[in-house]
Amino acid sequence: MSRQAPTLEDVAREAGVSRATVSRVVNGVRNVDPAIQETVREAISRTGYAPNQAARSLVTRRTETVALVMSGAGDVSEEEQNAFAARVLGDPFFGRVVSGVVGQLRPRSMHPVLMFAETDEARREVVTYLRQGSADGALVVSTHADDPLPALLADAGLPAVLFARPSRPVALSYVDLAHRDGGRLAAEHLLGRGCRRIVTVSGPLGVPASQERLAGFRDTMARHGHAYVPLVQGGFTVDSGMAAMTRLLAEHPDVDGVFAANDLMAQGICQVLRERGHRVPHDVAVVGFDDSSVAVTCRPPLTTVRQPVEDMAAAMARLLAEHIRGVRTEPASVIFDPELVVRESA
Amino acid sequence: MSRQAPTLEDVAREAGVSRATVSRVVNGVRNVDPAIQETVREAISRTGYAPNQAARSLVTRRTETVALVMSGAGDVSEEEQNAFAARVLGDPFFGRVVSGVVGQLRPRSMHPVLMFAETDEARREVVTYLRQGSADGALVVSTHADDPLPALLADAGLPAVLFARPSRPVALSYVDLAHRDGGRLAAEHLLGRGCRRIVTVSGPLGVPASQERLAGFRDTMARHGHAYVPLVQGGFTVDSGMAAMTRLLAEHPDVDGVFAANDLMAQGICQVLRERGHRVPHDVAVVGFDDSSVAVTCRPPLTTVRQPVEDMAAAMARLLAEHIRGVRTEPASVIFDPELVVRESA
DNA sequence: ACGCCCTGGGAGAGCGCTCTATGCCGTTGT
DNA sequence: ACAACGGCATAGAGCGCTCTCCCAGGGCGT
Repeated sequence: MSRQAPTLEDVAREAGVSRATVSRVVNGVRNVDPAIQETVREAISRTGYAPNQAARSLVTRRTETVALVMSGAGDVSEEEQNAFAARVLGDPFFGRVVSGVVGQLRPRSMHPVLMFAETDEARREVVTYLRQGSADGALVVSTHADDPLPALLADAGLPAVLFARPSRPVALSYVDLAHRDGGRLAAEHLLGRGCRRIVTVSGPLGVPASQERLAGFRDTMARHGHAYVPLVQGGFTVDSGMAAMTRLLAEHPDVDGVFAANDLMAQGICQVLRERGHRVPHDVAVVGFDDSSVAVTCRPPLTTVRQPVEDMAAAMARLLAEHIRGVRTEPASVIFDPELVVRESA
Repeated sequence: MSRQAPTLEDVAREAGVSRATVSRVVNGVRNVDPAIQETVREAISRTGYAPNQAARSLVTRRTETVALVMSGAGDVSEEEQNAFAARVLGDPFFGRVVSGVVGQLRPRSMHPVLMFAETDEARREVVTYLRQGSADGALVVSTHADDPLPALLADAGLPAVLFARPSRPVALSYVDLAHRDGGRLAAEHLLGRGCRRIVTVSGPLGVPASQERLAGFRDTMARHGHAYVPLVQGGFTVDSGMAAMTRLLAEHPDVDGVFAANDLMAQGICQVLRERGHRVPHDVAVVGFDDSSVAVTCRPPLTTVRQPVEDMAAAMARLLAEHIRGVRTEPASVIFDPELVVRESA
């Protein structure tokens, strides 16, 4: 640590002007004589001045920081806390969110601080963190439908934007996908390929997104005469996909099409199918959901319903920035359209 | 937004004591009468007081925040900036680092702010961020050997801890793995299994870790009479592993053992081998490196050299906390030992 | 009984910045 | 020529907190 860092005062003395003038130059406020501006700039680089963020925040009441919260539901046992972070981080979904958020925050000189809120305790900490003014607002990605965090945030009157519509209405902005349309796209593609013995592996049915994907899928199937589609509920993981497919195969060995509610499960499904001697897509066509990185890595590469996560995350950051600046006061929602990406699995 | 947030002053008035006393209670400083402590606590919860972090930081010169920087080398074109973040986030390695860091930071009530520094511009911003006092120190994970960020940080006298020893010496603490031993473990295992026509796919040879893994591997092979081991350089990605294996197979169709410098490449290698009709591990044994999540997901599950990334990241956070607190002033290094994890691929 | 120490609490001086109110000029209108 | 005006810079009042004195009072030793 070098000795005392230079302050505005030091720069002002060096440049022979007042603190206020230096402040104006630093913040790019008009009404400063160009000649003086130059003098000040020189003094700044000569002293190596860097404005103290704490002092600035104290008066502006802004930190240019937002909390990026991955929130789970209910209480989790002590030991599982780290597991939660690990699980979330392991999902390619997370990286896409961060990537989209960072892309928007950066040009605004804002920074994301990462938080995991899988217990009530942790959720209280998030609220406190914001109430302390450590961050200007929160971007919340919930892994469970009945996450209590959004309500806590709304009650505290803190700026926040959610990924996905909350199951209980909350006065916060959110960004979401037209999941129902996604389910429809999957069904249409499978039917269009000529599949007739179609089954599906849904996500956890407590999650609204899972319900919607399934509903859109079923409605479309029904409209084409398939009143009943065998279903097994999965958990959005590779393992759960494998387990689900194993069960479905036992009851419906002649299956020729599968709709998986996400790519991770689709991957597990492909693996099980291959091990059981079914060729994908020749014998069984598989459609995933998300178009995450595994869709490309998977053998065969997955035909999947694209969810533009990066764009959605970017929209979240944009909305939050507007709320923070006070440009937007009422909650808003932005719904994105899914898109079918055809690769080899179907 | 609720109206004006309560301040220390408000709580003091409510409790009928001075600001200083409330501050003492909030910060858990000794020498406060239990009865008064109780009164103050009540006043705090009645007013819903939350200390203002900016004001606190202004005087303590601490933010309880650290920058978690993923840094690349040299300059990257504008368009590639987002790609950099996406690439880093896509690697399972990243999640493990975050998970380990968060695990240590949390009990200390510290928070990580995520930064990507793939251009000189971005690196300057990181330094400025720290000089402004927005964060107390930095945890740096470089993706390239000649990353200039560590030197910038050291020159500015900012607390920082690196993942992996920098290629040019820098006066900063770092955490690393005994990569050489890892290479040795892989060689011994392959030889112990009876493999005799062994090849290897290294990481980028500009990276010290790649060199070391390779050196340890080669030395051990040499010591057992294998003076020459065919080598192709990879790029730590699945694709590069596939490409490398394709080339090796062309020149050495009778290969019976492969050492890959990381799991991602090992996965690509297994894929190519399978597609070419070689059974793993029956015909060809494959050993990876890292023991990342793909080691388990891969078919077959990978025998690999475990790098305890979470523990290493935790050690980084611990070292940084010590530097920040001033408990530790001299740079230190912590070297972890690799461990062979035997699964099915070898 | 007196002085001393030790504990618990208060007063007040900043920390470094922003921003409003104010003042100084040179210029313009009449 | 004088008032009015507008551009530029300064003075100074906080923002909310911590922390160093300092002081009051009670217990104890001699």
